[in-house]
Amino acid sequence: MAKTSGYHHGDLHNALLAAAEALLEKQGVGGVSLREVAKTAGVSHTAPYRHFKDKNALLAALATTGYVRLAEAMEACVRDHPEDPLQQMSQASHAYVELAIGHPQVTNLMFGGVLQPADWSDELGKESNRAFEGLLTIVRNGQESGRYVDKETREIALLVWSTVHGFSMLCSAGHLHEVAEDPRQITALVDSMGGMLMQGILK
Amino acid sequence: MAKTSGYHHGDLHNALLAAAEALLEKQGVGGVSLREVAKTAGVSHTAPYRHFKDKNALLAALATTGYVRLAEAMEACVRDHPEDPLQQMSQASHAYVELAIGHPQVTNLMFGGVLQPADWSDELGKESNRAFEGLLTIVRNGQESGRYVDKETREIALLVWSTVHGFSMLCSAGHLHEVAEDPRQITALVDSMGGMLMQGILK
DNA sequence: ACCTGAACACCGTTCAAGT
DNA sequence: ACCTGAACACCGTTCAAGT
Repeated sequence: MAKTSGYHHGDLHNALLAAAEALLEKQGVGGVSLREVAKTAGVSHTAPYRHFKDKNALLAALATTGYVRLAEAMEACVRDHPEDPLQQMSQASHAYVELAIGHPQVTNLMFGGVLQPADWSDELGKESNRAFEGLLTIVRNGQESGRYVDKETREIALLVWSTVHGFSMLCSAGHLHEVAEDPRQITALVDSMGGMLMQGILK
Repeated sequence: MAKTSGYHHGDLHNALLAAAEALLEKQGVGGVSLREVAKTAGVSHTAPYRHFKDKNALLAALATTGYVRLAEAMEACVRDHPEDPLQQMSQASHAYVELAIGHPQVTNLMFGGVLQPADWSDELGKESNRAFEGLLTIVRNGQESGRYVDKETREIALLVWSTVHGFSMLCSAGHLHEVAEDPRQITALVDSMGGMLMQGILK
């Protein structure tokens, strides 16, 4: 299963990340302690310091995996519908919400402000930018096909990002537990809201 | 300044909340410890337990003050423009973003998932609902004036909430530090995005 | 290189005791 | 009623020491 090559573990780095993510999703960020993570991985409570500068660095690495997932999901939309920018956009919004619902606590960790900008690693920033660039590309594709309103690409992308992000955060933090519980309802809501966002709210 | 009536403090409850909010906004939620809050308020580290069940209860009370501010801001929009639902909506979006930027760490605490649903007090839920109801009213006013698209009030409100909320969270968590730093830029962005949201993105 | 155990400062929480 | 000090279990981090 694991490599178990070297002195003790072989791939302690990833084992720690996996243990931390499991703890995070089960208990929330408040339930993650470095000592518990180490115990789950089967090493002493100081071993993690060989792989991460401190606790925040581990959490930042966890958030980074979330940004990687998000960036790759955005890029997959372009690949899956190379000729249809509107389908790219639709898939992107569904993928964003799905990731937030599938990994709610990682989403909170990415965007919930527990990690302050000072804690962000270079890699986290890089992957976060890559995710936004993926969305920018999708908007740019729509503009180049002549389908979108004549506004700055960045502004349209920021509007879409804000909307999808806001909905995802409200879901992952539990604020929509009454209005939208099951996945079917959420899919329908995303479609309906996406339609309004594209067509506009005013008559 | 304070009441200093009773045995020691008179209004320790509010003194603790004020100390906690100051610590929170200065250091982020990770920098808030009950012992430090007590020290700042000038009492022993066990005194807070006379006023709050535990640390999460103090944080929940802090988040509740944020929801109160938000709910009152929403309700003020209706009062300030009794005959103009579109102005109500515009003011609401600006107020929401302003609160998030003015109290970024409280916003993170309200929506960032540190407080799990199990930690929510009844009062927090009540004020959170009141804030959303305020937004619902603004949307309903727009619908009754015949200006909005023929969709469920809840869905339009959820779309607007998601958009404004997403933008606010991206701001308060520091993810837009490059794209939008000064207040003037943010005001312009909110107007531009609000315009697109109302008119639609598609040609 | 990689890991450990002891140690330190700090934290949340409880509880018997003081006024 | 309101507050305190001692105590306990837990935590993040450092460091000398082990293989």
